[in-house]
Amino acid sequence: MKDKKKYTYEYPRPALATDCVIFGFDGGSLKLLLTEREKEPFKNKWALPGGFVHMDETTDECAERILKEKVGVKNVFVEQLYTFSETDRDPRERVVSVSYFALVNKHQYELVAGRDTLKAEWFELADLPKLAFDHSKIVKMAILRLKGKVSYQPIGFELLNEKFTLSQLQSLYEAILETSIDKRNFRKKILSLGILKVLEEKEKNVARKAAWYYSFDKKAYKELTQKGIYFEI
Amino acid sequence: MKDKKKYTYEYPRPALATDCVIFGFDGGSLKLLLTEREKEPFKNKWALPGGFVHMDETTDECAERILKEKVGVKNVFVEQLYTFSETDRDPRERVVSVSYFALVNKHQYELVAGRDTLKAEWFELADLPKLAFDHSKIVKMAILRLKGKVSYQPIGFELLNEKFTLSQLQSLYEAILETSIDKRNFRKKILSLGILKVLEEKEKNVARKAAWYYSFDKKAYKELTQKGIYFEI
DNA sequence: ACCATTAGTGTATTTTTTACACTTTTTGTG
DNA sequence: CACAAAAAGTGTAAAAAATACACTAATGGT
Repeated sequence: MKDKKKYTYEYPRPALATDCVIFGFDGGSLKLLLTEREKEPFKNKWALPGGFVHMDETTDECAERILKEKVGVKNVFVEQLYTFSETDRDPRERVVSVSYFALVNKHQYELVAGRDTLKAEWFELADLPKLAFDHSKIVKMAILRLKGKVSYQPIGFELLNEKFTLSQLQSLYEAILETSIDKRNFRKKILSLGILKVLEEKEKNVARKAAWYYSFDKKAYKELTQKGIYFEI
Repeated sequence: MKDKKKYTYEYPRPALATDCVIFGFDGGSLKLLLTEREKEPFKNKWALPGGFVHMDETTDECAERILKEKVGVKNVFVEQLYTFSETDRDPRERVVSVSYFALVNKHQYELVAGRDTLKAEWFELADLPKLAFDHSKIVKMAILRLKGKVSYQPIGFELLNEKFTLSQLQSLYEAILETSIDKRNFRKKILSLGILKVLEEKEKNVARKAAWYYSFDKKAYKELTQKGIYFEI
């Protein structure tokens, strides 16, 4: 035991970790991806996927690594959320957590996940279990951030497939903002931004009028924001 | 030297520090409070006031301590900005910095500062010296945050005296947003929010029509936001 | 054939934002 | 003491944006 401890410093240091709040959308409601803890403390409790920051990686890189290694997702939208530093947030010793929030397309995720990842499960945002550590607090902040951000940055698209219908997009906004939006006004607004392109493809095998698919036009969005024009829904 | 190093861990840990971006306003333009470094690295260069996080304090508390000890300001608006974790951001060893931004009433500050604080100076935002470490990057982000935040949260008031005229408030907004605002429209808008109260006091000894003093009505603001109504300028 | 279901569309009203100019008050100066 | 200088304070009309609202079109299932 003593032998293991080999990194020595002049002053005490907190451990530094990263925790990830991972949002997904299944067409109806927002979900959160949680992992079951394998060890004490909080063994068998649900928690945000997280881990300690390595000496050769930034916290951003650490978050990406956790997303990939622990839950099998990569190339997704990740953004730093907040740093939590309450001295007693981990019962073992002091751990400061730089938290991140990620937006994942649930369908893509289901293809990648599985292998040597942790036991992970999607939970309804409205029906979360009690979480380990201060993770409920972190989730709360992430939800606020997502709500705030979604109306002035096109991050919502990260939660959908590359092609999507306007109704799907509207459902997503309604789920995030917890409100209902008038269909005509929504379409008017979102199309007027000029950041969507209609594809030459409709839904198939639906027992109703098929909807056109759209995709997010990243180039148009970049031009828009570079000109200093704010996106707002 | 060896004797000094007495804190030992199983895995290596970055040092954890806090840096503060402190904004002030003098009626005309926005300023930033910088301290001169007393030691290497970057000895005698200008830098953000900062320091290492103690084991018994949160990063918030650390930021407050730095504001108080190093530059002599207290009871000011402080908010976490972002955590910077590039592995090479400090040439000595790995230091992760949780940065904060603070808004200070320059007049109040001038009363408190001085004693056993560091050499500190206000700099024009438009005319900053080259800064130590990655502090320029931190400042850039703080400016963006301030600009973004000022139009939907009444943080601007923190930079003014408790009583202020509408013209002073407008100048502040113009300085932060780097734009000019129509006087009548500004007054209409800001008064319609119902978060200002007119005092029964005017300016004195000014060679023009004296302006009424106003103060920020925290109670009204709280009620407003608790009802879920967004403040926006 | 028809039923159920959701896609897709336009207009009128209200609210918000913008643009714009003159009078009032006070001090300092000649 | 008249007048100049300086910024305070004030209203309205026009334009733009947000909102409220209801029917027809297309498709697969029964």
